[in-house]
Amino acid sequence: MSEEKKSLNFIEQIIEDDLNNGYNKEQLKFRFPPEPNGFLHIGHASSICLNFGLGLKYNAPVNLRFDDTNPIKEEKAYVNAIKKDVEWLGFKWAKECYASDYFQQLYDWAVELIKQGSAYVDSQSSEAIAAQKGTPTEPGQSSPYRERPITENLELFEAMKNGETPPRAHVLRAKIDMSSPNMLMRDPVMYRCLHEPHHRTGNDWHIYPMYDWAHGESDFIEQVSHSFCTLEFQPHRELYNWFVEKVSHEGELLPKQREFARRNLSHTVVSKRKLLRLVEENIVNSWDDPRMPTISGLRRRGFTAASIRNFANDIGIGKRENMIDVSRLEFSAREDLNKTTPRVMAVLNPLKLIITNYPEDKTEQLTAENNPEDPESGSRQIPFSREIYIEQEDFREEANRKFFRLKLGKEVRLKNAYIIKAEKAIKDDNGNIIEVHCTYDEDSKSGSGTEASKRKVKGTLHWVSVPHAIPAEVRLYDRLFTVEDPTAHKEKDFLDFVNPKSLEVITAQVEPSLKTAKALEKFQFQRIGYFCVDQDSSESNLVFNRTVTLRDSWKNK
RNA sequence: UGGCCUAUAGUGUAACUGGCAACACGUCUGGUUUUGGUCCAGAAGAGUCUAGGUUCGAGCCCUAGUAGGCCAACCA
Repeated sequence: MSEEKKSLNFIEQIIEDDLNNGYNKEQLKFRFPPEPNGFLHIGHASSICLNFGLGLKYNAPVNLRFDDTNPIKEEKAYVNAIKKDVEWLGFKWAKECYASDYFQQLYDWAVELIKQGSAYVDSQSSEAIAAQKGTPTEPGQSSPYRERPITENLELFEAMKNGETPPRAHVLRAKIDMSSPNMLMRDPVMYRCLHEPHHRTGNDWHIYPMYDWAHGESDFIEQVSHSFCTLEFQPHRELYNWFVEKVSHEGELLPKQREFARRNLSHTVVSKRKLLRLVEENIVNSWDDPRMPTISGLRRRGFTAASIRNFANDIGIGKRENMIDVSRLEFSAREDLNKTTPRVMAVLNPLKLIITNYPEDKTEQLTAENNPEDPESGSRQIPFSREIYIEQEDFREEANRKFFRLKLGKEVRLKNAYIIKAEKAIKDDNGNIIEVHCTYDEDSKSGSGTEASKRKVKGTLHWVSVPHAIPAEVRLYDRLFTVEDPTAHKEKDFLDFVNPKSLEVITAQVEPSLKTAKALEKFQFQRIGYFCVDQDSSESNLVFNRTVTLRDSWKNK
């Protein structure tokens, strides 16, 4: 009954404080503002869950706004991929917006700033402007064009807009303070001239606004109340406020920018630039390669939207540097998959086992539970016969008593089937075990209720009947990098740390019920891990991706 | 010769206006189990970067250090 009183993170605290200090709940509005220059990754998932989560919590609208002010790097294809990812994560945006929707308004406001004497056209090179900018510890110097007459600025700016000036010949700069301790306040560039077509406005514009000029104004136009971004934008806040104040009037709601720490995930990189390199240099096959920490890669790998949302919510939000271990993400995957995934049997590294006292031409249908975590999931029939595959690592000629599997002279249960005893190991000329002969206890059939069926044995193995088994390609994925933070070494390139074994492809033998499994369907291969049918899969060539292994408290001992 | 931000178990977050540091993951025990999974029970693990100060009392407030991060794209 009583709502559990969960502690607020600092972002929620800010909102609560604002609500207590004059904001109306109806004024709350948020936005998620990706630049369409790459695919969304797990770091963005945190931001998405933060903003849309806030929208849900306060019943406030959340816009999806594409920050498309740089036509050189942005593409329509990315817009579509981003929309798909946000939807897949389970969120609905109030409005689909684009910074490019506001190009005309931004231009009109820029003209106003020029008229006020708050902006001027600078005709120096990029290098000259940079040189005059000073350093964090030394003040900058004024551009020789800083005092250009307003009428001249107006004329030039219009010429720039009309494409009558060469690309990059001029820029429009805000006139603020060349000696500010904040480098961003030293007359920042508002517009640059680019004769490049834009994915939405085509060739309409020859000047494009810079991030600082476009972002806050877009928030203001949409009447976003809280604009959340990552920590590196903190110094931009002063500029953000300066621009918004310039175009707003007394009594209007001004958006406020607040910053949170980006989430870093261990054993991977969370930067669009670096992910792009992985794709371009063919370290991975695509943006949605299951090894990529992109939303699309995680989806293909078999992560559920719920597991990603839970992960984002559980790790929370903060302001300090952080490195979250991938094992935390893997936990979220197992937690969700355990409850929702049907169990099946698949043998990754097959070893043939022959039950010598089982009739040669006999096949039985045995009953197997689909998911012990979900009573509603029912059961299915699986074929059993004289020859079955078991996992190579499940048999040893000799082993200590900690080995709860099959060894010569000892018994073990075949899941959903019979208790067997290993009698003999058949080897090839090199001494490799190629076949195991064993006998079964006919009275021990699972679920038969006999005394023999209730006997306790050391272990239970999964298996697949040889004549009924279906071969399947299984892609075993591992972490993409061998170290926690591949970017931590200044002397080395992060690609030096790529894990050469991040992908291993094998042919497994799986139970026949999997024959019709469709792309994105998820299963637990019992005793092994969670697997997801890849988009490359077909009935004649099944392909599974390993999402994550089962937790294994034995392996490390 | 600067400005801004941050500092709590191995990791990530908590601790409402100051009241003997909590939760999750991980680790370790034990139990249940036809998955060495799940589930259940329990344990270890920080005295909150350091030094001062205010206070009856400070992780929370103040001061000074220290450490880390960010800031000099016509990128976002």
